[in-house]
Amino acid sequence: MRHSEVELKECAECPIRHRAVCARCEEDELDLLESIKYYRSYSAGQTMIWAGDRMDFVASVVTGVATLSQTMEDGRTQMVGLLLPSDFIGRPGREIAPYNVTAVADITVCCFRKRPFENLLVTTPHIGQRLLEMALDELDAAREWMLLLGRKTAREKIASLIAIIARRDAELKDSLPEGRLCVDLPLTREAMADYLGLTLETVSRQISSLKREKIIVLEGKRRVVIPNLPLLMEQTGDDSDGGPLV
Amino acid sequence: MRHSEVELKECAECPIRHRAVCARCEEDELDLLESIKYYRSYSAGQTMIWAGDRMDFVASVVTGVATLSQTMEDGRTQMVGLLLPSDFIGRPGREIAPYNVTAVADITVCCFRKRPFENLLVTTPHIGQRLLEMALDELDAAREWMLLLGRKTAREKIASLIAIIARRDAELKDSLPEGRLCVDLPLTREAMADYLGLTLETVSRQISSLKREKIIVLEGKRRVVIPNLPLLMEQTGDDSDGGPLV
DNA sequence: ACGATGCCTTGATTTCGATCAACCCTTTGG
DNA sequence: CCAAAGGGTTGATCGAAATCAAGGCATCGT
Repeated sequence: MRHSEVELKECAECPIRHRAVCARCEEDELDLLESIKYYRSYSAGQTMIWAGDRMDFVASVVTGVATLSQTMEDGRTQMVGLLLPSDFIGRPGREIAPYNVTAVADITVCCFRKRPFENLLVTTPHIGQRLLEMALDELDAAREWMLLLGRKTAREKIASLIAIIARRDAELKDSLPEGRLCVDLPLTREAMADYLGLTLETVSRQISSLKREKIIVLEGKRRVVIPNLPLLMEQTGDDSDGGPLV
Repeated sequence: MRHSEVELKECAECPIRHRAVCARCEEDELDLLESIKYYRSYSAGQTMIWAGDRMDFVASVVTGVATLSQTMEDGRTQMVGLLLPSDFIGRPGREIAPYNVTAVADITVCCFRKRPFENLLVTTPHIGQRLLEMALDELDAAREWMLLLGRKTAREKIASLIAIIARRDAELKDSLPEGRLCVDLPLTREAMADYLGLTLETVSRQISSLKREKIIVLEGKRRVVIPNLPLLMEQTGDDSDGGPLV
């Protein structure tokens, strides 16, 4: 499991310093976190945590992508979250992991053992406050996803997924979504299907259909060019005016 | 809008004292909340808050039931939450309500104006801690629901809904689910459909089918008797062993 | 160099739940 | 007393997505 070990040491230079659970920390609070943190890396495809496992750490994604998923005993699976840089893994006060966490791209996470972290949570209000904010944002995202899963058509689901990744991509780069933009889908067709509550065949067909209608252009299998964002947005079924405020 | 105004005054006697956002508060913290709280009531069917409205208060459900829902412009709607006694409405740090909140039974809520509450959140860590806990629980519930919406069949959805209401009902009364138990569905067939991502006809058919197979017994339209809980659980598609740990 | 594997696409067919439609029962109100 | 409205059930038909099936195109390891 050798990796191109990126040398990460100083929180001050951390790429997620201002978005992760530590975002609101002052210098002295950050020192406390710095003293107990440690890094881990996983390669694409590896399962980081199995549902039912005992969890003795929590973590922030520093680089890479992971998914949160549930599986029924007959194999049906549903992704319930997409973890990107700055997202938080684990839950203070919970022993057992409720979901599988799988790296879909090589990933590096910044870990804290659970006990010390829980102690900090009590003594360092800025961490708890930020965690609350992040949990509420995730709750909003989960609820937006419930509408998608419960009521959208296959075509709307695909358009929504591309639009959401495009939007989130854009805000990571702090660039406003312009006329023409380009998105890397970090997921296989099967992973998309598991995220959208579809089969991989339906995902493939709908992507082909959007391509045929020139709403998206494929560069290879994973890269999507969106020549006309508003046109794509029309296919999502969402309110045209600004869309959901998440 | 006259109501059988239940006289609620003292937090100490409040039915949700130990489950709501105030659960962890000490006496002195409770006094602060008590001094700024006020009650509101709504009758069944009333919309309490419209998506897009400015929200200048947050609240806890004291008695009754409400739903959280999203609607697409063509009328498709998806419920994204069911609010029962002790559940929290609103989000500190958010101006605009993202969902409709509708009373499905007569409801009384304990309100706090947003600003004073946000101040307490900073000065009174026990409130923030409890709110974090509740947000994480809701996140778990939302994710369990995502699996249901994305991957379960109509029959499994209905069985899951009944099982979840039964379980939650039982834990409100602190009685372990025994052999034979009885559940009041607080929802119309249409509301169930909006919760489960189905049509009301499908809901009706699946309930009839479970009835025909003696897995449930109806007393009137809204009351369900479950003669054999494990048998019902088998129909939910969930892991038999204990089920989801929420 | 080659077969194996993983990922993707496309076609044919089936199926589950949506849709369209009729009707029942209860409550409500003039 | 009756009409209207709201909620529920059931039947017939339709259609979107699932399922079953075949094949394409890279990459990989030997």
